[in-house]
Amino acid sequence: MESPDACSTRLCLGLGPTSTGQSTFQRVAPSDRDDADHLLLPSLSLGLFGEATNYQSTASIPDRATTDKQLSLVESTNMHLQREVSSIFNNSSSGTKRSEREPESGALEKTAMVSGEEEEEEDCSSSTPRRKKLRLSKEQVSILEGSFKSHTTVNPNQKEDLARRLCLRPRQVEVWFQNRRARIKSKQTEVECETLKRRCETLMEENMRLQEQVLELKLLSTARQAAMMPPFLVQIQTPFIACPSCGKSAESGGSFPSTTPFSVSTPKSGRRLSEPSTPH
DNA sequence: GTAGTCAATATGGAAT
DNA sequence: ATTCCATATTGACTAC
Repeated sequence: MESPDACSTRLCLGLGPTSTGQSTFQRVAPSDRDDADHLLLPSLSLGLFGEATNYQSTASIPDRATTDKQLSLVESTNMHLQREVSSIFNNSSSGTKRSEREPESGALEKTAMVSGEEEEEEDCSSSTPRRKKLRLSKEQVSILEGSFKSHTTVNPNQKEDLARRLCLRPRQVEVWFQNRRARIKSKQTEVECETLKRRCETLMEENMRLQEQVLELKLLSTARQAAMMPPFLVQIQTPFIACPSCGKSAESGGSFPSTTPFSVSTPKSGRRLSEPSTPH
């Protein structure tokens, strides 16, 4: 907030840590990693995001450079090979165990290489096999996305099932879902942050405007008191507000709005200052 | 060269 | 103790 008086009109937007005290910002860019920790989510929750925003923003998978016919041909061949490899693996593995997380052999890392990559020969002579970039095929991603839309987490059965269908390891399915949830959260946070920023700006403007109004009114009030006004107007402390038709009084500062047709008159004289347009 | 993306890995906390 | 999940980070890759 720019001015310490900014809250005098009770239009304040608090920006601070979340109730959990945990920063929910994801890193935006690698260069921002070190700075991200002190960024805190504004404490105002607007609840603008429904399920619909969850998936669509990130649902489009970046297109591979040239998705030509060759690619699909290679992919189908690749899928066939993957099935073989996967079936061998599945036969030797027993479900989702902790041991799954251990680094896999280089051969299995190649399960879903895109065209070109899969033709690269693994350097077997190298004692430290470098991690190869694995890309899930369009078909695999599509199926995973479809599954994700119906449930954002997978139980062991679903995981096994998907792994079988996609010729992946269950661990890969699990990781995909984890990363997918992280991506959604990151996107959501980004959108949320933008919305809050805009809301904050709007409230700041409104706050400033109201402060100006308050100032104007104060000046006006001071000017009136300073001026030599007729005693019956100057001495009004608690205006006596009367219904023009029946003459009954109403509480000053009461329930009717400032645009009320009631007139304000002095308690002593009871004289109307203006004629009402409509009685109540 | 570099920023961005994404699969994979590491780690810690919660739940069982 | 084990499993699951969130989160941070790494490393390969792509697009510009």
